[in-house]
Amino acid sequence: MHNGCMIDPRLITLRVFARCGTVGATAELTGYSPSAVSAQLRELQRVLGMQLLTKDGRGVRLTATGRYLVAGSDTLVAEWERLRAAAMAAGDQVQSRFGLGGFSTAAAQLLAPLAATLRSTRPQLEVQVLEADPDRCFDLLVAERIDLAVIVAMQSDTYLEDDPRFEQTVLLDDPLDVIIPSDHPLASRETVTLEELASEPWITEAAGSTYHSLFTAAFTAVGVTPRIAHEAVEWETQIAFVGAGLGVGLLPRLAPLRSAENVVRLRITGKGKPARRIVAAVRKGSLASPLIQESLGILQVRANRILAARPEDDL
Amino acid sequence: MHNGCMIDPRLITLRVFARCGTVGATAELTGYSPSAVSAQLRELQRVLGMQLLTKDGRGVRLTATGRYLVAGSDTLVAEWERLRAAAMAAGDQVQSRFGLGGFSTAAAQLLAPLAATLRSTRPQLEVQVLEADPDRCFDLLVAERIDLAVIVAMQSDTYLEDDPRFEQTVLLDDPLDVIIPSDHPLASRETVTLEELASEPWITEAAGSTYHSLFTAAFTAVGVTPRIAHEAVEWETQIAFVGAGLGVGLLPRLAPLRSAENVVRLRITGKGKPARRIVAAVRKGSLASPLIQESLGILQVRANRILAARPEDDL
DNA sequence: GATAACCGTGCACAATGGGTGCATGATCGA
DNA sequence: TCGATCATGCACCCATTGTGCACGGTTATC
Repeated sequence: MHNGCMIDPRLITLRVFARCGTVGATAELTGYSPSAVSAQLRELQRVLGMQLLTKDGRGVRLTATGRYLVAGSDTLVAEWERLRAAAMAAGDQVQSRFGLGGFSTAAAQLLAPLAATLRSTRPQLEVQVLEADPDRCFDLLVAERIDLAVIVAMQSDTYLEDDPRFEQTVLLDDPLDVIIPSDHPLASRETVTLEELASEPWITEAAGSTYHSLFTAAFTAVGVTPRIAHEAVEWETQIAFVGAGLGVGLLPRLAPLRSAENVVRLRITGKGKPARRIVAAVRKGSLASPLIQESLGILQVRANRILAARPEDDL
Repeated sequence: MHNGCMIDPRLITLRVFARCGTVGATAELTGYSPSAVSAQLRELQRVLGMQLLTKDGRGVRLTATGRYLVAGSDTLVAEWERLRAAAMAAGDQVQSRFGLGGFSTAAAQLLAPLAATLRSTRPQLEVQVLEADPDRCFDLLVAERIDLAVIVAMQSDTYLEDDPRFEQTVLLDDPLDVIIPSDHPLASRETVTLEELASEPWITEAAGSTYHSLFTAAFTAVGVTPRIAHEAVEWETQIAFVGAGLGVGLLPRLAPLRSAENVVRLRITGKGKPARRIVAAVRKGSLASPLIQESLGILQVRANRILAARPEDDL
């Protein structure tokens, strides 16, 4: 959250703009109104004596100077985060506000317990959780709306291993299970291999999504080409499709099956064991912050507990 | 001048406080009122969630966390200066305000011409010159009141070769001349050695000052111990003392003799050729700024011209 | 080629933040 | 003990800054 950042908020706004490209989106992300963002950027140019923006069609675009400034500000922001974190650690203190972000499954399984734990151990800490897709999580990190995000690695196209703005920590590899109708011949099995399901009609996400890539990667690993019958966006939809007998699908271990009576979940064995990697992302430099460290520890414990709850599937 | 700095002004205030130690002095340096400084520091602690200050007698003192934060902020400020300078250079632009500081002789001989040149070449640039002793110049640099200072090296006790806050450039070595009464036996000479004046009554600054150190250093170089008859602070006073026949003294080449009729200035030859080193100091990171570069160039030209105007004394 | 949707910006107005000046309390030196 | 010095709290005030709405310009759609 925009909590004690010593960098001029207008520069932060510029950084957000550099990410999303439009004033309107910047306003939505930062919580300002569009006119405020416009005024801020204008004021920033005035006070810096630089031309940072140019009109471009019906929008505005960063100039070369603007891009240079934004790129260079990465180290500045990281340096401040590092300093704050170190000072916090040195003074044995934590900030008063803490913003968390993550996609739905992570929010439910990881962020909610984390928030609850922090709430009890640090009663005077304001914890806010924002559900958002990974891409938006990075936006929110840049906008200083959140301080820690739980995302699926490589889900975001803007995600880079060595992005100068972020640092990541692997929390766990969440294996994908198979969900099949309960009246399916294999429904009574404990585990199944992808080869056994090669001829089934598959339900997956649209091509281009992260899970679709995981999907194809898993099947190419075992050398078969699945037939994609249907597409769904939400897990719930996909589960409903499977329940309706439209086909079979993949469901992350962390995603709950809930009350889907006519759907069973099977572990995958064999070569192709698809999994999604769940990582925690923070602004670069903030990794040393006591609160971040504590949160990562809690998340790690939680992740390990999740993994340990199903020890049999790793064999 | 506090001109488009992207670092929170409250942190700058804290940095100034770290230098001078009292709220009142911080207020004077930053241009705020004491209550404003007090409120800023309190607000800073609140928003950062750190205790930075402790009561200490009738004043306040930095805590360990505070000192840590201030020390770490050096790189942050330097990083911003570097970024601004680079962006300015990349965009071929300069800031709109420019603050200069220096001690009296430098202000007259170097800063005034620099300000005049900048005023003509960049009409829309606000140039402000502040006369201040070197120590205060560093304060003003930290407080972002000025951007460039011309000082005598090692005059300030806070001056460090590798201070993480400043960068320096040698402008010139200003030789010290001898001033003697015009009715002195040596008054008709062009040059003189210190040995020849060893037995004269000397007029100098009080022990502990920079010029006093230069004074003693010069005489220890030639192996004689001068007799200090009188002490003066201002050059004008010292000249008046010499004119009154009270003794002889040292006067920097840059300091004008003006209308002192009964005083003559002689160059010093031989081993002990005392000189004061005049350097330009800027905030670390700002050296790449176009305006700083241009200013340093102008100062260097001016310094070379001063040296060239008296070419005979270097032999 | 007209119309609609979208994007950014300017303007009037309001509210919050932040600074000043003065008074007060506390501590140290004479 | 008295005065000087320092920081701080408080009332007031001003300036910055954000909002809401309207407008102009540009692109897409039919």
